[in-house]
Amino acid sequence: MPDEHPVIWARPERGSRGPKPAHTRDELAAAALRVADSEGLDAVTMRRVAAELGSGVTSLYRYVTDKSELIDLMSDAALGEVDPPALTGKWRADLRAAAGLCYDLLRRRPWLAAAGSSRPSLGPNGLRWMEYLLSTVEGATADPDEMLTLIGVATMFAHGAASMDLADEQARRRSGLTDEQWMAAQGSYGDSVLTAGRYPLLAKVMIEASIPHRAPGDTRFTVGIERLLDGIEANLPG
Amino acid sequence: MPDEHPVIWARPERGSRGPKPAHTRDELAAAALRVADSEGLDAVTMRRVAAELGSGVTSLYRYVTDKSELIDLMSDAALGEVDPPALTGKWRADLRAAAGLCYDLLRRRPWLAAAGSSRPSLGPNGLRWMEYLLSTVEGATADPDEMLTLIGVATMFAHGAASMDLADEQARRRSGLTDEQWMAAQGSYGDSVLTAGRYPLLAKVMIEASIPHRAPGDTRFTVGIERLLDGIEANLPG
DNA sequence: TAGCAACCAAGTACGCTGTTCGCAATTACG
DNA sequence: CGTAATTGCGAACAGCGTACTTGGTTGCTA
Repeated sequence: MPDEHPVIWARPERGSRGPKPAHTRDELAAAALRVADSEGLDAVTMRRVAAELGSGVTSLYRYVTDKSELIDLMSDAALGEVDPPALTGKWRADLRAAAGLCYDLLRRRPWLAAAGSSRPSLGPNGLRWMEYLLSTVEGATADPDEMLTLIGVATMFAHGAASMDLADEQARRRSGLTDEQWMAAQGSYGDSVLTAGRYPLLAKVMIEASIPHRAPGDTRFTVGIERLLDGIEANLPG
Repeated sequence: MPDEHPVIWARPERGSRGPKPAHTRDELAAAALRVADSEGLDAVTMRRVAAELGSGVTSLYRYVTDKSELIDLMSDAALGEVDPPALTGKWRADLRAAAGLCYDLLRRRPWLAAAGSSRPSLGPNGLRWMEYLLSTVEGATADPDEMLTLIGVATMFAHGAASMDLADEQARRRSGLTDEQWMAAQGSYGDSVLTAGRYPLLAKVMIEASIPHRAPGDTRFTVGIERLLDGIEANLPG
């Protein structure tokens, strides 16, 4: 074994000796993406992806050593579909736009959060994305550590907001209609929680809060990112 | 079928009619927690947990309708092990402490992020935690929407910071020693990335940044949370 | 006290998963 | 041309979650 490279991006897509492969890595990624988008991440099995490609199951292992590598391919391909806008030169607007792009991406493909949580995508599109992120904060600071912190804070905020919004959304979708009905469906438990007096604040907030009822989905992100940018700006040297 | 309740917390732990169960929900949770802590979340299988309890595999389904409910039990039990400190009355300090607790919890048990990502824990400990979170921001605002946003922003930040730190950590652990060696191990790929000139900022940052080399693990969180709190404070009405 | 409904533990089995192995076919280099 | 490398793929395997069934135990009720 001629010490293979550990990550897929370090391996050549195909050797120069054998017959030419029936598919490409991009086709694998596209097929897996199609399945994940339409049927969820759980439906992305080797057999399902192979069927989508019209190929044998174990043939996939000619392109990928592992299922996790297939997920890597998917993540990178998903990142490849977003094209960063031109920079305005004002770091605040650019960083906000980048965070918004990240947030939108995670809302559109909920499975991405679960998929990429294990390890970051270091494929070509991931690197391009990293470069773009760094370029947005280039005007804010020249210190590399500072730059990493800034883009780290922004992207982790986008991740958190997206996952929270998603959780809220499907919690509401889980049972059809209004929140009152949802609480009623919980029956004695929901009632006891809200009326037992053990959680007075929670009860008050659950009853009075309007966000889960009326506000558009991205309110939490839109409001929060502005505050975060305020905090960043206030702490910037110079 | 007398319309069973959908969530486990709404079901009584045991009926009053039959023989007394050999175990309790807490024992299930503790066993699963033990497995997850020592062998990772992937090792938490029904068979493994049953073996840990010294019980039959399918007996677990007397306590739990689903494996996901076992995960719910685990998440709630993990939350039960942290005890919130007494409030100081100053919301900024209290919210920072709460976020820190959340961050520490997720660092100590990395699997929690993956486990609880699907749906939030609404068990007794989860509710207690929610109540505590709300109490920290009670002094900052009285508007329920505002309160939810504040604790949401804080916890999502803790989640994001923990998962990013974890990713960094195990990326470094993946290959033994220094970052130079890691890059070298990537071989031609790492070199080409850094020297190709396609990603100049990324190359510069990778070479010059000191955070991944020397800084303690929680720097990103510690620095970031302060900025977030600044942003919150600056935007508070009154 | 007798009977019966409710409840528990456990074994068996099914369908699904990711993955290894072996084999035939195909291509490029010396 | 022959040899070595590479590809597609069917068969097979271990492990997973869990539905079903059987047999034993408990406690209310008549």
